[in-house]
Amino acid sequence: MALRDQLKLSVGSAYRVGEQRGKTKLDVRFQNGTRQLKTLDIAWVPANSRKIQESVEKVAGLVTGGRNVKEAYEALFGASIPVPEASESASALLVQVWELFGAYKIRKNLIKESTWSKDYATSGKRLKEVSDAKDAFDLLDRAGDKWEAGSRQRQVSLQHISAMLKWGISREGNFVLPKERWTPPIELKGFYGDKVEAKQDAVPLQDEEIISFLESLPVESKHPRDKEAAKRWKFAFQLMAAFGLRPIEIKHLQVDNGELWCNYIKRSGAGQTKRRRLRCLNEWATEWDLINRVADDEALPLCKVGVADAARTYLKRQKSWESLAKAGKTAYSFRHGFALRAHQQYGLSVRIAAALMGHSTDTHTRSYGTWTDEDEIDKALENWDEGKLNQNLFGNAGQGVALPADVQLRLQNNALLPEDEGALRKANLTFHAEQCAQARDRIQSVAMEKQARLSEERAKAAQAEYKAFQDIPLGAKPPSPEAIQQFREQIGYTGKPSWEN
DNA sequence: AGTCAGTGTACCAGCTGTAG
DNA sequence: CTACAGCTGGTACACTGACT
Repeated sequence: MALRDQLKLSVGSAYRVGEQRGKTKLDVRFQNGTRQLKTLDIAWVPANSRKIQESVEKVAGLVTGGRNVKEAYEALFGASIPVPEASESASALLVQVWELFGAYKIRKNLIKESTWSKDYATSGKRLKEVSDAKDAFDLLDRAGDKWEAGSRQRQVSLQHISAMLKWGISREGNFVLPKERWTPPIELKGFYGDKVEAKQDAVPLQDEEIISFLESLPVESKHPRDKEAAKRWKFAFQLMAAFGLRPIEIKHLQVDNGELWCNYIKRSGAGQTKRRRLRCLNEWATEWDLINRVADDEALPLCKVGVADAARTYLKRQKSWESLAKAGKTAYSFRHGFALRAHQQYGLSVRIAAALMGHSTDTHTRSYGTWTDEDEIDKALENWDEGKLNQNLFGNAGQGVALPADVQLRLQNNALLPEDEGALRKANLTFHAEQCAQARDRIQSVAMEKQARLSEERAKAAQAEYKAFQDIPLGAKPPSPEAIQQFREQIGYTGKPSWEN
């Protein structure tokens, strides 16, 4: 049953569901061998599978947070615990505490006032709508309903509200909230839900697209106003494309002894980025004379709000941008194009590319991982398809112990998993078992190969990183294959770029 | 003189990406 | 996990040169 598979993924195999007198029974197995069961007030029918899944996930969140199964269920769905009669309306109290909480955070310099009035406002608004909740779990449960499961906003708002509750029951908050009723769960995971669809990948601009777009800008317009705007924006986009800048960064450039530096510091919750030296990988910096133009303070767009904001408006109004916009490109795509160039044309390691772009390797892999790992994925898929192909050719007749239903289903759908090997052997389906074993070995070896490569890369890149920064060739022409090879040896990069595979 | 289209600017609300 | 900047999609208004 798809529901069970789903639950296995989201909460683990310790949580099992089944039927009990027409209702859903939840059976939780703990590490010490004990079990706890609870019959949920949900009919055991396929139509309820979503509801069952959500309920189990929420219960699991609370159990992880230290409650037993029964308590967790009742806290969430309020069977036997009577709703406490608040002496003063919870609604007014929570809203008051929310304001106090905000004032405290601002006073203690924990957040900027702008963050309170912008980001927290969304959460505060939602809090007011559901502030008649009977306790912390109910409050968070209902507050989250407004947004899609797994969405970023749902996470953020629940975090805000939970933080407010935590503050309210603490000394800092003068214990304004009664602990028994308003203690938030230790883990919010169960309230977030699972994301339905993955986010879109970053869409890079190809080199040719950048060049033809820049050429299309009306720098010779008859209208002096349009001409001036086009000249300024062209310069801005050239900078973003050549050096992989964030739009906002064009406002923080400085030339030091002929080197271009970006002084922009991106602040965030737990840290900030560093000032970095900018490098152009291809001939654009010299062809467009960018460093001298920055040194001469050539005019950039004014952008009184944000550069990306202004750029978006400008781009939207360019005819030649239309088709690019349709392909999902944004002002950031100039920067993404830089990343693409670094990997596909120059075969730079993730570490070096990330350093050039001024973010962590983690962030880099998250945004651009699909371009760097494509070859591994392809390899794995190829092997897997080969296994399925054999099954198609040889059918699935066999005798022996009956197959578990799920394995049988997968066999019929030609979607066997490596772990089905044992069951298939018992059923005398040796051919298919063999296929599973082979597929597993291949997947493992691909993974091991990748692991080994990554750690080797990391060690070498760490040693070479400093040197690499000094030595990146800034030739006026695209580098020859020999030059690329030489450069890669120089920085100790041994991995093959994806196009050579 | 009046109208139109293109541009810059500002603002809003809600959502998303990124840092470590 | 949390703070902050950016993105999306929208509205509004002033200004300017071109056109009628």
